[in-house]
Amino acid sequence: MVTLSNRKGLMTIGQVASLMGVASTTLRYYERAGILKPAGRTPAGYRLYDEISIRQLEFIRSARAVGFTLDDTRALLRLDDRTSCDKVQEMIQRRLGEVDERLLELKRVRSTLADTLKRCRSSKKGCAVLADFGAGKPSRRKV
Amino acid sequence: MVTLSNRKGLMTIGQVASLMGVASTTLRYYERAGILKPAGRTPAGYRLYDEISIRQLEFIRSARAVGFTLDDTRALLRLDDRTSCDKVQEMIQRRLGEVDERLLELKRVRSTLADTLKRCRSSKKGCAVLADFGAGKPSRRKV
DNA sequence: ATTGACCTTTAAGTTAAGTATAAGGTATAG
DNA sequence: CTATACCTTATACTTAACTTAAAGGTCAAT
Repeated sequence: MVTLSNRKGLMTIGQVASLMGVASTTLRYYERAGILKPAGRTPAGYRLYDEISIRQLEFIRSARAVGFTLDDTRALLRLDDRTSCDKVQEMIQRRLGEVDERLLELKRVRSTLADTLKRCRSSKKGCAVLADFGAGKPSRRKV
Repeated sequence: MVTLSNRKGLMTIGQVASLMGVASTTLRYYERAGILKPAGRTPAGYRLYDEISIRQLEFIRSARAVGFTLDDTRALLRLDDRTSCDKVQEMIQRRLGEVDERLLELKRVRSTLADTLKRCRSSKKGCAVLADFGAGKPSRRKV
């Protein structure tokens, strides 16, 4: 059974949706939001997606998962030919800065959790550990 | 001028707000949402926050910044004495898993960006680089 | 004792990011 | 040729996380 699209690696919205674990409606929403447009359409108007769409979708989902808004994500993606090379580099630099900041925050959260876990494990008398959960930088005096 | 609170390291909502760069209304909202309650109140009902509140607020903001919902964040914080030690450890483990996954996604986003930047820099003839933005794992065939 | 900056509560409004619903067209299997 | 599983659009609804607005109480200084 040869469906609409699977000649030439093109996929319908439903195929992309189930492959990538997002709702078809979300993909339509992404198109409306100007963030991911299909590679083309069938004569009947069915959306068709290709490999590039898939990679972009992966990027979008990752960016979303780590806390970027769709607006941010659009900006991350829309570094297109209209943008001058200098401008592009500048934008990417700025975004890299943001990402690195986010990495730091995430590591901070991680170490707080790991720390709590360690204290929890080492405490003999129950988990009296957690009253002051969030302590991770103990040398903090005089706000 | 000795304000309401700064005896004993307690701070009013506005002081916390300006110190931490969040709106006072957000702090009230956090209390309503059961995610951060003040250390106490003045006789007149003013909220008072202490060092622990501050550390928790830092944690909350970090968690939010990296994409955890307030619900997630509440769960991350509310590992309290009612929770058995085993249960606590299990929860933290699960959360650590989530955090690590998020770290991976973030690194993926980062490397896509860095990659794009590098290609952009090395391309002599303008930025023709970006048509297939999102390519970062070039050895991907046959979805 | 009044001013002005702060605090209180309750309730309503906003924005982002989807989800759902309705009414209908299309492709393929039997 | 019809069932059914998928697709289309347009519009409306939902949820999370704040934000704003309204009406009023409190505190330190003048």
